[in-house]
Amino acid sequence: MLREERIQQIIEILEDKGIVHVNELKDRFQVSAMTIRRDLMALDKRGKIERIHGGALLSLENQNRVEPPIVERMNVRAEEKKRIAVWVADLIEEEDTIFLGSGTTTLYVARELIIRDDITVVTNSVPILHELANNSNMKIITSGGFLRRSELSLIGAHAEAVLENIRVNKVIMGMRGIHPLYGFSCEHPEELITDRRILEISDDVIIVADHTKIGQVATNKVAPVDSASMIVTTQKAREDLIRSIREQGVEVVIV
Amino acid sequence: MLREERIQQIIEILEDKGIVHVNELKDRFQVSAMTIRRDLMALDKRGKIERIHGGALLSLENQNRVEPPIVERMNVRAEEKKRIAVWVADLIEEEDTIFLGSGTTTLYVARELIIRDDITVVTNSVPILHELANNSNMKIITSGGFLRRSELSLIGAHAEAVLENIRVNKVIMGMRGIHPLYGFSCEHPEELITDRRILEISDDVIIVADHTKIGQVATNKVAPVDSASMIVTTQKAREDLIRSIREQGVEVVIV
DNA sequence: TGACAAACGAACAATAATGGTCAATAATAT
DNA sequence: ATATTATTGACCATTATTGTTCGTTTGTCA
Repeated sequence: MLREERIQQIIEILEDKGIVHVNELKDRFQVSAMTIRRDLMALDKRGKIERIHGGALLSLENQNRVEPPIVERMNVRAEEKKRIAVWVADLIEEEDTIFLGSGTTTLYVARELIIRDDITVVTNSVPILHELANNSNMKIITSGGFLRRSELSLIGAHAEAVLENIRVNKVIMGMRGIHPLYGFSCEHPEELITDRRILEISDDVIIVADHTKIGQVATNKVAPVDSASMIVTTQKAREDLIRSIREQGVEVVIV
Repeated sequence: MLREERIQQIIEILEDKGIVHVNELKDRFQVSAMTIRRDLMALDKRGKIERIHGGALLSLENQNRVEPPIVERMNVRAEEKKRIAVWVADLIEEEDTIFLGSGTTTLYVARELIIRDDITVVTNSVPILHELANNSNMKIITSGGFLRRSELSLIGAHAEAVLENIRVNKVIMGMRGIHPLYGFSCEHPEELITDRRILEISDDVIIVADHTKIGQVATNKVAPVDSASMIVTTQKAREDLIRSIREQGVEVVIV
């Protein structure tokens, strides 16, 4: 039996029983207690379990198994996204109510806002909801809706119905494609209506997007660029495009 | 038996009975009185109990606080909850659309359903949403709404608006109090309307609740017991109450 | 109130569990 | 084939848990 195999089985036993004893596992796997302890140390380090004298408990934040695409994107251009997030977080004023859209950059923004307990966040992103629910004290409102797995976002008629009755000081969202001529665009037609609705719930729309999104055109046009009031992006964005967007009255910030 | 295991069980006994005696615990766990005293000291230090001469009471905080935050309830009576969950999961048919309410028992139900990709789940529970979003492939719809932190549930006008346009084959939810005379009850008035709305979205309402909930009456009456079609609970539930509930035409299953 | 039994907790000792280190072995890379 | 790395068991000083003893405190009842 491989170590990792044994470790997986320990988790399964834990999920079944909630608690395990070192001695019980030692007998079950026919290895020394030291080996079991090392397995438990490893699981503890991964945050899967809580160690106790003589065994271990299932950790409450036990999120294992497959993670969808969005998680894989978290580490892509993380530096840039974080820089954008820090800058945008600074725009949020006291008592603001803001909307945070789905996507990785907005998740970074959410993390910058965790310490703020005077604001209200509206979101249709499951990771943002989860993160803020567990780690912050601000007021949180979620648009309901169908779960879109690749983005872990909530979209569709139910989401739109909720957004119809919500108005916020600022909208902060990402966009798949940003182009001076073809406007904002997204990949999936299902997101179209929801994204358009989101653009309508505030007069102050801030689009966050690293430089690779500038000049991109995705399949579905959401709205012209001047439906945003500000675009926050990073260096290396094509200057002619930036200039052209600015000419349409949209403030473009490069961080 | 490990120390931590014993300590957890002491809490469960306390939640059942409200008071424990050192001597009773000493006999039950077959350890010295000193050991029990040390356990009680530890629980006191954690703020879970009030020590009294000869035993301990549930801490005032724990008594008044209707229910501890959902994260702390996860491992309490896990065995019972899992048994309920397995039984209820078996009721779900192919292509069913079901609603899963907030609470720990329903979270266990969700976990039993992870392998099912032919069903649709509607939920107002953030942990269920997060868990199913990351680990399953079924269709998922979320009621939006305000985040209620102690339950990590979504409630309020926005949630109700979404639920107004949803109908499901089965509703599976927990209840804080279940009493033949006083019906179903919950602790927070904010949950009242949302809970009532949930009861209306299906003709088949299954209430899941471990035995400690049977006979409990919380502050806010949600509905009479016959608004459910089935209650799934565990042994040790008071038999006279069960009989009385059955007489009102509600199927009561004891697993 | 005062006497008394029960409960308490500090201190000590015995036992069990822990985790750092080292050496042996197995798996993997060069 | 050899070097390198990962895994494992053994040893052992350290720490956690438990039971015992004993002087002190608490609650009860006459």
